Amino acid sequence: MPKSAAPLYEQIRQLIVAALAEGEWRPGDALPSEAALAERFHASPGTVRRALDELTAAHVVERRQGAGTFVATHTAPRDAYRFLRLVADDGTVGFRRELVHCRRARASAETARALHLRTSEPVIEVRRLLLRGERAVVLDDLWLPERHFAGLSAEIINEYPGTLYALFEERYRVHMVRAEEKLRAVAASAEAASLLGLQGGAPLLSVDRVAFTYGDRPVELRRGLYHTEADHYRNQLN
Amino acid sequence: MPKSAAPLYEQIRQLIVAALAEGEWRPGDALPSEAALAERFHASPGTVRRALDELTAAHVVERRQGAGTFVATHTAPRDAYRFLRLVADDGTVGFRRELVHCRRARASAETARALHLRTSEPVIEVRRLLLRGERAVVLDDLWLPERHFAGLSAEIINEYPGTLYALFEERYRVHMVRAEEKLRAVAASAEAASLLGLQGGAPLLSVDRVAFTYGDRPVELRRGLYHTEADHYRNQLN
DNA sequence: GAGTGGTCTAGACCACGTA
DNA sequence: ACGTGGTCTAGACCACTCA
Repeated sequence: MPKSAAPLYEQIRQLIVAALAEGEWRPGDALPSEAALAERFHASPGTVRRALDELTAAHVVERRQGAGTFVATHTAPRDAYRFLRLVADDGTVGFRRELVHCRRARASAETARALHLRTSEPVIEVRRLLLRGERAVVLDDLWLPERHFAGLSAEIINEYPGTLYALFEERYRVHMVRAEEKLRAVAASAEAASLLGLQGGAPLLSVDRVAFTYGDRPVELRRGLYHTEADHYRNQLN
Repeated sequence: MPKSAAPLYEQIRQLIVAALAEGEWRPGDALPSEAALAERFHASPGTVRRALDELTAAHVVERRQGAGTFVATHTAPRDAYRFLRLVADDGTVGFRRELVHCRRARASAETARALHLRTSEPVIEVRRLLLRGERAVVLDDLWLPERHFAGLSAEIINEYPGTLYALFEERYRVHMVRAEEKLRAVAASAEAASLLGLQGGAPLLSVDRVAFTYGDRPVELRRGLYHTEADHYRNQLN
């Protein structure tokens, strides 16, 4: 029917994302049924279905036959480590977490650029370790815009039982949809080596990540240093 | 209509892949029209379309509106570097290639396992460099089962103008569909350092790849060592 | 049993590429 | 002008979940 540029299913997809960005449905909630959405958007069920197909492929929503369509969440055990590609060579899974610090700071030029902030805008800086047994495997540094994560503190992080992304979702209503990573091999700095219990200069996998919430708004910059002696970063190429 | 386990569109998808594996259509060829396929598989056009949707998403086929549906190829410039995730920090693209050797060998236990061969089955071993300007950025070692790549030689590789995957496709009718990679940071061995013009112990990104052809049959094992001083490996997380 | 998503069909009309 | 894929609709029937 519409002569406009984008096909109807694409417009509907965007309208659903906009509603998610505004918080009309929260992670874990059920969306209206396909028939109800079709009525709301004045489209046929098949067209709505196509929009939901794409959102399902992008892990924005999740369908459960017989039950409904639900907003994707990082709270569910299934999706807890969706963005962590590091796996042990022997298949072991799961890490113990240890917070190093959580403090207020000002955005560096690099952070500001990545997160679309003004330079020296307030950010929250988090550093933590991921450990297996007594060995530290990952050193993560995070930068978060304070305007989205006001009040985040070491206490809050330490008290929360789930992953950081689950915490961000539950407490700050910021749901991470996708991320872009840039990987490099680097030599461990003295500081990183000491935190990871290695010798300076040891090879580390550096993973720079920018994570995006609904509408492709960048809301987290993260730099991970992975000690890949008994672990590897797995990737699928299509 | 069928009560069998898999939905009809999935069965059709598999039948199309089987036909591709048997060489009924070669990379670059046009498939029959959706209507013709519907008739062939005794299904409705919508069902065939769904099968083609999935094959399109997997980059197995490519649709061109008004023209038809074509078997995906590594020959086309668009897809030449589909599996190379390494990009220069400044956006520069493209490498010069330099063959180090191409020789017959026997599969190691590791190679045999990755490629589903018997240990010490004949394989072809290729080593090459990728360079930008005068700087070597990548050292690649490849292992290929001789039974799929009989006669591959340094001459053949050096004479062929396109990528290795395009060569494999044109000359050996082996089309790479997808790949799995495992990444690590490692210290450069003396040999690798010398080939890449670095000092021993320099941090390198090690990329182990197994590439699969139609029907998930592994046909290439590759170990790349990437010098990531002015380049990075980019990845999208969904 | 009522309601949900999953599959499959049938057909209309449009946009595009080729010649 | 023709044939191709792209969009959109309408409806039937099935499989599953949950009260």
